[in-house]
Amino acid sequence: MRYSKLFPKPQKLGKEYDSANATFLINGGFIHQEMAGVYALLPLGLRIVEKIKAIARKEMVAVGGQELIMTSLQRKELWEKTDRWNDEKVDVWFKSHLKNGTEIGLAWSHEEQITEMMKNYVTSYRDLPVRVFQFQTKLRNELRAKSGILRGREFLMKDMYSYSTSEETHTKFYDEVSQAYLRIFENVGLGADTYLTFASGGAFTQFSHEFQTLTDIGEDVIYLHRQKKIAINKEVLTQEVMSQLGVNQADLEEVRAAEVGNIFSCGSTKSEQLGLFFNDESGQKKPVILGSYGIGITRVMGVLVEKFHDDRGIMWPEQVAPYQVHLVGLDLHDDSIKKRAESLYEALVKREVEVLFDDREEVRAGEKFADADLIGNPIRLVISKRTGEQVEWKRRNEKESQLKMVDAVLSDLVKNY
RNA sequence: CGGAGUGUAGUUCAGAUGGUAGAACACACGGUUCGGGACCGUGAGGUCGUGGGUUCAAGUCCCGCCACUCCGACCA
Repeated sequence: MRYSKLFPKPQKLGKEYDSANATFLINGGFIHQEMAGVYALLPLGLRIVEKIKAIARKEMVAVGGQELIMTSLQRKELWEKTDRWNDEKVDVWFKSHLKNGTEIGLAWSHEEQITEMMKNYVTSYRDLPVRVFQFQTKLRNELRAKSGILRGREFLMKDMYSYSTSEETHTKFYDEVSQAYLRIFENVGLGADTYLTFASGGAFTQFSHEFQTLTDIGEDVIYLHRQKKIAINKEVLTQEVMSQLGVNQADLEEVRAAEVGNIFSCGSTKSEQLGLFFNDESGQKKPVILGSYGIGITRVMGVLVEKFHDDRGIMWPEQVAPYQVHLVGLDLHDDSIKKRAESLYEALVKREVEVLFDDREEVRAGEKFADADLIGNPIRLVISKRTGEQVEWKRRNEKESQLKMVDAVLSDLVKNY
């Protein structure tokens, strides 16, 4: 991608918002605020979201998930069956109505909808298990949006639902997803600070499990056991729970964290409410066992910025960075330097290295470096009159740069990715 | 949902007591610069959130509405 064509260009780091993620993502041109708590994904932001999605998708497919997309318009009757149409029970509803007056809801979750749909396709134990997932926009009428894209009214979520014939197959799958989730957070770069956290489980199981990433901007307070690599949400912390999990209060550390994912077992309650049953081998009618698994994709992007930035901008982990390489061409009014920069750019493109090439002739070095730091691609290459036949190589998270030959740059980049 | 605040140029903001609409940054053009967001000159850019009211006269005063920001509560 040529910087001269990039839409939109980052802005000079000016306005500060209520959080680092909002400040850098908005000034950097990754997202655009449409209204309070509602953000459009601009080209740079979309690239990151797509990378996070790809990482999540790979793991979901690996555990047997099949991708689909449900709708945002939902029937009222669906939610009345589980008593969640009521604004007293669910306070985040956006509701509207059709021309003929029929009331509809805008999807804040898809659990009811997918489960209801399953009635059309699941009648026998032979049809199970089924695991489906989607990346879908959730619409939630939050009383107050805050913390940039960490708590919005419209956001992208990866949600998966599992339908099993027995508690055993469900539990086995649940554990597989739990492991898959840890890999996902590892692979997006949050592994070191993301903890499997015991949280309230609702009616069916004692616990649900959250994936909490340590950050001061997080809304949750959790108690961390670093050695065991687990945590307990404050909402369920009791003496009984601690002894059950084999931990002492003395080993727990109180920290703030942001919930990036959660998984929970719903048992058969919802299936019974909605009427999702199957016939087992003996012809006996049984309710399907349901599990629900979510990851806040756009929230993950926000948490990444919270974790990985300095005062100049973002420092994306390689796996999710918009481009692997930020190539800065200086002194481009000199034809021979311009030729070298162009040929390196073409060589990188040819080798399918993701590269953003700052090809602007009229912009000075300082501004180009500032833009590179704000956007936060992991490797910065510079070609200028100072670099001679070589190329300056610097990582975003390091101070020192080094000069390398073009061939070495190319082979290092192709090797890495 | 309680409390507080703010809406004026693309952006951030200034415009006491009513009297012809301002700056900085950004932008366009010309010039000097050229490795960490340079500088000089010129220029373009506005239904002052919106509807009503008071007044000879409203960005400014009064009332309604809308939006945004922050604090709190909420976040199964």
